[in-house]
Amino acid sequence: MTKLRAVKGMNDLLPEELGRWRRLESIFRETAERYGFGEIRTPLLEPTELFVRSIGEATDIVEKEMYTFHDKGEKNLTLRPEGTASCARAYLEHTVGAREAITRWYYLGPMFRRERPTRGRYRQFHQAGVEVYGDPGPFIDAEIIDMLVRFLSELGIVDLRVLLNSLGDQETRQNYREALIRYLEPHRGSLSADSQRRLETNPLRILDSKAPEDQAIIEDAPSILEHLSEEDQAHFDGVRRTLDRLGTPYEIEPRLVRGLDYYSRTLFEVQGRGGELGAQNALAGGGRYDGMIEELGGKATPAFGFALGIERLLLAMGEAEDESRPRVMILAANDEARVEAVALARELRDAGFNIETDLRGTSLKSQLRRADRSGAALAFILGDDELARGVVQWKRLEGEGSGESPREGIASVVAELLGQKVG
RNA sequence: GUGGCUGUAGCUCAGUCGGUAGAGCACUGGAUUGUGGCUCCGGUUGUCGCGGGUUCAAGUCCCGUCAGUCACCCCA
Repeated sequence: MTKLRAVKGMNDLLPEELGRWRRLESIFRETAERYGFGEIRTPLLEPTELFVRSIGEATDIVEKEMYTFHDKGEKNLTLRPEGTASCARAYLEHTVGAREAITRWYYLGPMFRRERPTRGRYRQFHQAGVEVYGDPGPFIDAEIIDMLVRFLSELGIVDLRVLLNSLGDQETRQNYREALIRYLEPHRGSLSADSQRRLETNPLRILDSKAPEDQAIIEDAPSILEHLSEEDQAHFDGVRRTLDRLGTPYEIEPRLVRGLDYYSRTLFEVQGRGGELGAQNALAGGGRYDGMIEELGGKATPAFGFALGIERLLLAMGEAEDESRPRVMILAANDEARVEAVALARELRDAGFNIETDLRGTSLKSQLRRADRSGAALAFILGDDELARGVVQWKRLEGEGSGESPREGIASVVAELLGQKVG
């Protein structure tokens, strides 16, 4: 209908839906802060190089999903496709590691990936996440995974699976990679086209493939868990022991790989099972990336974190009703009364109440109908009669009840009326 | 990037065999000279996504295109 539309995959969020967003965001902030995290905000735009080096050249994100452009022909910039790289960059840029042994950051905001949009997946989407620097684990890994699960349950999302795996350290992964290639090479011809390509670029990703022709081959592939070094194994056991002690349920999934290159050792994903989610059931994912800071030019610093998709959480939450806060709608019968309505509204707002007016000049019937549907608790009515007698007429909009009160000191009447409703 | 489905009023949708467009909701006026929810009566709202073709005639048939949506891939 209209020619000017929002860009594909990028959505406006109207006040009706933002109630749920704000509730989710504030619970996330509260949870993160209870766990000792401080908020960080980084730019939406970063040098392209940052993502190429941290996320990995052969990943889907870097290969085909980034919004990249030249800034006046000079710098090559990219809209951030995820949050971890920017945090790592900021951690280095402000030499945070030199000032404190352990750093706990959380973030919240829009990310951008140029994919074909579908249910639960958009080109501008929103993530919340946390990063911990300076703790090699394994106990912190479990603490943070547990924090995520508790946050989700506070939102009412309890129908979920926590998938857990270990990718080992660099050396383990190199050994496993070779073993995997040795195993896959004879089957090369039977693999899907994508997987054949990944055999060269990123063989571990083949484990993640959902192509039917790959399934039987993957089924019998060697498991990375059998290639863990002694240290890797001790780390993995530490994570599991702590989760067991906390009673946080998880499932070992040796084929969990995920599409980012930077992970080492602990890797996990939380999947929702609600029907609203469609095929996009990955609610959150994360793990350990001990090599990233060094890769970006810092000194070796252990790191752990996760990110969750806000749109998907909202889908998994279903339609929770918005708690409508008590409000008063002020109506007026004529222009003279409308002048007074504005003055009355300001007075009550100054007293701390949420007030809305209806000053259009339609019939009182129409104004009342709108007040009723607005979810307001009270309607105040001003007309010639009320003005002459120095009173305000009030009506309860939920249930019965009406009356009038002196215009003087009306604020305490509002408090009483709303208080009665709540109490 | 690939495939399916859908584009008609602000929203949800109907529109027969091709004959120049409708319902419900919403909004609004009235029944009730200034009083909500229920009911009744009236009123406003259209680039039928866009472009082309066939036809005396296209919302309807054909082609193209754009958009939305779902799924694949992958991820949050």
